[in-house]
Amino acid sequence: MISSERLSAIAHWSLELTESERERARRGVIEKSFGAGAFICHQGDRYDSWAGVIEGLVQLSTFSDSGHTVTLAGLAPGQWFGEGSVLKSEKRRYDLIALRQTRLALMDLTTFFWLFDNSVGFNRFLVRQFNERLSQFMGLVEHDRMATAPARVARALSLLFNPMLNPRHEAVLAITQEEIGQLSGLSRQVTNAALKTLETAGLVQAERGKIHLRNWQGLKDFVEGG
DNA sequence: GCATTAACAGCCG
DNA sequence: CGGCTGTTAATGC
Repeated sequence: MISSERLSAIAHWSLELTESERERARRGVIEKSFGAGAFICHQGDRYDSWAGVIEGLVQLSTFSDSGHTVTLAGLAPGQWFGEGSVLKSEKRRYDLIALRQTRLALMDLTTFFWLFDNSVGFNRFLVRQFNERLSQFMGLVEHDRMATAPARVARALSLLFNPMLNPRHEAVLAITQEEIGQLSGLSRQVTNAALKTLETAGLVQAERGKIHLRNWQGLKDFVEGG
């Protein structure tokens, strides 16, 4: 279990809960760390908790029929995930990998389902989350095939910065070009060149190990525009 | 062509 | 020093 203050700091959705709901939630959450490169869970595992990223970076990926990995999303601090598999109580459909030293908050299923059954605020959050995910994945299929390198980098970054999923969003994200490449499915060299393009367009600003967001809407538009 | 790996120098914490 | 970045050269689909 964690403190009420801690919950507020790492789970923006908790602010929508009533006092008693928040109390219930904090008692069902623990924290756990993962080393760089560690599998948080493999495709096919049964999952026993809902999770949020406290610090670090998580890659959500799967294997294409041709055998190489396809990254579906990157998860930055403040983002919560796994509600789909939890609600359907099915096996995980994706691999979750810690791209670097990562700390997660884990909520047990009893607590999750109690909130699901009792909290209006929690359900509002879940609906928004599903809505957002839906639009993300709808655009993904054709995008991965045809998109240019800068567009793919723009997509990875826009998801990480996504203020709907991550209202704690800060204008700066701690991520290396190597990691952006892993999330975009590109080499570091190409990622570097793509970032230059996005910088020139005034959408982001690269710094050593950091990306500053300058124009989030512009970043999203860049994804669509190819 | 465009992306990938390999290699290397420069930089910064 | 070690990790990140910017660039170039050689190679592959």
